[in-house]
Amino acid sequence: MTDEKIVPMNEDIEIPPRRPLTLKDVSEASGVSEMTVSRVLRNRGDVSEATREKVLQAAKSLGYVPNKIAGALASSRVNLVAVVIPSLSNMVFPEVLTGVSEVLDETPLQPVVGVTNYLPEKEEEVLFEMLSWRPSGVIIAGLEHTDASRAMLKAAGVPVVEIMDVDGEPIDAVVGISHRRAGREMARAIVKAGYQNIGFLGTKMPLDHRARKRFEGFTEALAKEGVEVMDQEFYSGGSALAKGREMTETILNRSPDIDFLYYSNDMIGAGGLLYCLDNSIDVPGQVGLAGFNGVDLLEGLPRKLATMDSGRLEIGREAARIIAARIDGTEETGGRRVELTPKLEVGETLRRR
Amino acid sequence: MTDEKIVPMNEDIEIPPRRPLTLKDVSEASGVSEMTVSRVLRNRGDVSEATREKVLQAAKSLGYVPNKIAGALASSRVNLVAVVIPSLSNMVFPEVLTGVSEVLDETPLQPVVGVTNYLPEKEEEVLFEMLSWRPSGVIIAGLEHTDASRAMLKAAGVPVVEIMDVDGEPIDAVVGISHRRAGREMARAIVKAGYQNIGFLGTKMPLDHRARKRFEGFTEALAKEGVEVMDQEFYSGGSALAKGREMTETILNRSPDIDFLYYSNDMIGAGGLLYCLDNSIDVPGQVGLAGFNGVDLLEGLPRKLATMDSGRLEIGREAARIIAARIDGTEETGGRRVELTPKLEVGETLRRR
DNA sequence: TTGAAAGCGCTAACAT
DNA sequence: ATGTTAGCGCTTTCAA
Repeated sequence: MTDEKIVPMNEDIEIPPRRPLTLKDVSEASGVSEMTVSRVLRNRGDVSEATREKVLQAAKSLGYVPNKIAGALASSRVNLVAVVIPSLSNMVFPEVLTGVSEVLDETPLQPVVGVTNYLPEKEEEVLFEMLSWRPSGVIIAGLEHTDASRAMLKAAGVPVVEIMDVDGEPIDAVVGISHRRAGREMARAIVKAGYQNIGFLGTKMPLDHRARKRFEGFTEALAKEGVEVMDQEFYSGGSALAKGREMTETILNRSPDIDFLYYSNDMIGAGGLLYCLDNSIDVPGQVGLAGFNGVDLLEGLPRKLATMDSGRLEIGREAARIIAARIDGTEETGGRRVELTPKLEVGETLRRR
Repeated sequence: MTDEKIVPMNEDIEIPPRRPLTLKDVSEASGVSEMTVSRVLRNRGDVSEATREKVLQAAKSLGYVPNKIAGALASSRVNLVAVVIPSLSNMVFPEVLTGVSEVLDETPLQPVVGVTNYLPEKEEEVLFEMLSWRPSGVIIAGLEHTDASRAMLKAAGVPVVEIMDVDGEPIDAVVGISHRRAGREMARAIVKAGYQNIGFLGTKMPLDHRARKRFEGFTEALAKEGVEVMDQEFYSGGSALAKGREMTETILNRSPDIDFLYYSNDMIGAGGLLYCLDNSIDVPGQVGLAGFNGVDLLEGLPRKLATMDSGRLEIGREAARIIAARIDGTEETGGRRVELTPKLEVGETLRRR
C-alpha cells in the first residue's frame, strides 16, 4: 500500500466563512491593482482596453457585487432619493411613485420609499431614518411637518421637494395642485349647474390636510354663492367602495332634500354612484355626484363620475426632474414652485345647463 | 469719529461650507469621547446617567443625524431588507408591502422597495443595485429569475424569501399560494356548479408566471372533467375595469354560447360584472363570473364577484417574519416553505346547486 | 495608463 | 464607566 495522504475528517480544517467579495479579490484574480479595478468598474479615467477586459472578466466570473456602503462613505456620494408618503393603500401614492421611478430610471438615482401612515411623529421617525443614509434628495408629501422634521429637512443640505399640495410655505421646492382651489372650482361648477342642497362625504382624517383644504375651499366658494353644505358624513377604514355606498344611503335617508353629493375621493364617489343606480336614483337629474382624483377606475363605471384630476403621475415626474436637475448641477437655485392646474372632468354625473 | 472696525465686504472670509455633523461634533459639544457618544446614541454598554444626559442634550441641540453609511461599514450590519416586486400599479403589491412594513415596523429592520416591471433583466439590475447595499435579507416576488439573479441571491449570504407563488424550486424560503391549485379549484367549482361553456379573460403578459400557472391549472382541471376552454381574450394597459367591460362584450359577442367567464383578476372581473348588469345579462343564471385575488373593492359591487383570495397581506407578513426571525437568530435553518391556502369566495356570481 | 497612501465616519475590541 | 486604536471597503489625491 502506498502511503496515501489521509485527511482526517474532524480536523480543524479552516473553512473560510463565505465572506462577501471585495475589490481586493477582483484585484488578485485579475492581477491588477485595486485602484484600477475600481476605475474599470466605474468607467472612470483611462484604462487600457486589455486591463479593462481582464478586470471585467474577473469580476464577472467571481460574481463580484460592489459594496455601495463603502463607496458612498469614501466618496460621500449617495445615489438615493428619499420619497416619503403617507400611505400605500391609497392608489394615489403608488401612482406618484410610478412617476418618480419613471424619471429616476433615466438617471443614476434610485428612490427609497418611506411610509408615514399620515402620522406626523411617524413622519419624523421615517425622515430621521432616511436622512441617516444621507440621500441626495428628498421628495415628501405635503407641506405640514413637525418643527423637528422641518429642521432636519433644512439641515440636510440636499434638495427637498414637497409634493401634492401648494397651499402653504414650502421648505424648498414644491410641486402640486392647490387643493383649496380644487374645492372652490368644484363648488362653483356645482352651483352653476343649478344644485343647491349639497352634501359632503369624506374620510375621518384630521391629518389629511389636502382633503381638509379641499373642503375649506369648497365651503368658502359655496358661501360666496350663498350656499351652505347641508349635511356631511365621514368614514374610516374598510373598503372605500362599500363605504361610499353606505354613507350615501345614510346621508340621503337623513337629508332627503339633498341634490348633490361631493365626495373627497373617487372611490367612495364610485360607491355612491353604484348605490344611486341600484336604487333607481336619477343621476345627475335627481342627485348629482362628484369625486376627486381622476383615477382610471372611473373609465369603467356605468356612468362616468365627475371629478377633478389631481395629476399624481405628473407630480411624481416633475418632483423627480427637479431633484435630478439639482443634483447634476443643471439647475442651480432652489425653491422652484410648480403649480399644476387640476382639471375638472364633468363626466356624466353633473348635469349640464 | 471713533475708529470703528470696518469689515470690508469682499474679503476672503472663510464661510465654512455647511458640512453634515459628525460624532466628533457631538463629542466636542458635550466634552465626552466619540466612543461614549456612540454608545449613548445606540444605547449600548454602560454609560452613567449624567453623561448620557449631556450627550443626548448636545446631539439634540446640534440636530445631529447619525451617518448610517459609516455605521454600516464599521459594523457590517445593515438594517435594510430588499423587497423586489414587479409593479406598484397592481394593488396586490402595495398590499404585500403593507404586510411587510407592518411586521418590520416592530423590528429595527427597514424595507427598501425595488420595482421590476415584470422584466427579468430589470429584475437582475434592481437586484444587483439593492444587493450592493448589502441588505440583511431579500424578499422577492416569484420563483422565476434569470440565472444571474439566482446566483446573486445565493451568493448574497442572507436570507431570501420568494413570495406569492409556491409552484417551483425556491432558492431558500418561500411563502405563497399554489396558483396551479387555485386555477384547478376554481375550475372544479365552476364545473360542479353546472357550467360547461367556459371563457377565459386575462392579461397579455407572458411574463406573469402566476397568471400563467393559474390558467394551466384551470385548463388541466377542466380537461379532467372533459371540458375545454371555449374562447379566450387578452388585454394590456389601460383601465382594468374598462378593459373588463370591453373584453366581456367582445367575447360574448364572438361566442354567444358561453355560460361562464373566468377572469385572471378581480378588476377585469368587476368590469365584466358591470357590463353584464348594464346589459341585463342574468348573473349567475345566464352567465357566471369569477375573478382572482379577493380585493376589497369587491365588497362594494352590486353583486359580490366570486373569487379566490390570494392572501397578499398575510404573505407579506409571513415573509417579513421569516426574515426577521432569521436575522435575530431565532430561526436557524433556511428553506422554510409556507403554503397558504387560497380560499374560494363563492360570492353571488357563481350559481349554487 | 497605473499604483500607493490617506482617509470617509463610524464601531469592535481592547485598554484603563 | 470611559477612552484608545485599528480597521470596515471603497475613492480621492497625488505620484510615477
